[in-house]
Amino acid sequence: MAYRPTALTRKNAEDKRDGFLRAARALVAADGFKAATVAAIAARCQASVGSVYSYFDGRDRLLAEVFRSAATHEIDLVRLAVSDAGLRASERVDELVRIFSSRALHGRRMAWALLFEPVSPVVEAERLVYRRSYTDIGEQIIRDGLAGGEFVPQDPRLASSAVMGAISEALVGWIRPDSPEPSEEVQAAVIDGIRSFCFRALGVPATAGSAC
Amino acid sequence: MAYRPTALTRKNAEDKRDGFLRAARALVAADGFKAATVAAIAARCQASVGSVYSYFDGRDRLLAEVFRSAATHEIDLVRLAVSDAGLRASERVDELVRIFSSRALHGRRMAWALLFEPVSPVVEAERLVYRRSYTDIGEQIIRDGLAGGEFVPQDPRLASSAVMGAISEALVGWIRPDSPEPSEEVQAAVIDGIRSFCFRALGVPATAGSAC
DNA sequence: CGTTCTTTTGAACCGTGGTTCACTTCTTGC
DNA sequence: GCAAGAAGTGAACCACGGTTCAAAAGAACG
Repeated sequence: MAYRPTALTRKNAEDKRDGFLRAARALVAADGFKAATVAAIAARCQASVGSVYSYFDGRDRLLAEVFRSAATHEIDLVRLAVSDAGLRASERVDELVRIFSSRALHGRRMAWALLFEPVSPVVEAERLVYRRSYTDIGEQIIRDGLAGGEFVPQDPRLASSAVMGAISEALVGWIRPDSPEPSEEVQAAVIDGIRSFCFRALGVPATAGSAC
Repeated sequence: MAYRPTALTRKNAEDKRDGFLRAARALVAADGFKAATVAAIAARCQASVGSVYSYFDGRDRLLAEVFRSAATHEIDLVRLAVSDAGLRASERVDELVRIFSSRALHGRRMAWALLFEPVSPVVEAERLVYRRSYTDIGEQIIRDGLAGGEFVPQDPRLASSAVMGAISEALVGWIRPDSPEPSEEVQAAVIDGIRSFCFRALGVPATAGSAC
């Protein structure tokens, strides 16, 4: 008996693992998942390719973890903004649209990676739960709004999907990797347009009195 | 001088080229682009792998051509339905939603391939123009509807993107490769839900008198 | 220090599917 | 038939990045 893993050792291991995750995340944020090659991740940590494999089961798993942590962070922000009690359903939709859109427009590369970039099936599975989370959040808000008579009667699941699709598609032109960065004014206009679109779709009466 | 390409020869060559395209298209329709390997295409024509390369510059180009022809066909159907004079803008939106959705739901694999399946950048470029075509069609309808006072004032470009996004996202759950085929009733309900959603978003007054 | 176990290293390996090309097999016109 | 060139063949080739693993370096403890 001679060697024994110690507290420091374990701490170092955790730090190293975390370092790989951070490195991968940074690479994804800068140039998407395809830029996060095992070699690039290792290099960024001044480590060898092989060492990555003593902390992760493989590249896919590592990237799935990166995806999950980044996606969870985004979801949490939206959930927080949306769960504010004392907010009407339409205001919660407003929060959802605003937070989601402005974060996407400010972290364009990461947003594109999370929403659209083709990756391995393992990561794709994570994306499925990520998208579902948003749809679930939207669905709940719509149910609440329906119950409170704020929205026009409709299938909340379908409506939520459609809302998320509308948001994504309205944004995709602005966050596509080769597209130029939109100015703050344009961003504000886009977000406002999306919000109005969604409000109308859900049947929220126009703020300044409807054309009634 | 001895050999000379003749009319028959040229006809045969055209037929052969066409055969490769049809084979590839059938493979895509059955199992997506990833199933359309050069080997599979050649096999389906009882030809050799190499012969494919005497008719096409490479697999990407071949698939791009398949994409373009399939996509053009879809677009043409929509454009036809939508260009009917004497139709109100809202009716044209209705046609757009119906044709697009029902074709997607009936040719699910192909729809998924055209709309979502990750393929090479060359094909992705085709997809960009395909999506843009739909957005252009929608934008024109919305402009007309705006001019005729049928829709609530809004940015037609953004609205069209959002509409297409709403349709796609509402459908994607039903056309995903591993999802079960929805019954005709479900399909009808989905299409109807999408239509209502888009109508509300555009500001079309409800058919049976608004809540005014 | 020496022993023992852990961690790191990075060049070699591998799987996949598109692509090539020397060779064979037609096709045409004399 | 036969020469000349087109078309077809498919095994070998290649590119690419993830993955492995035997050897080297490092860490803990007596």
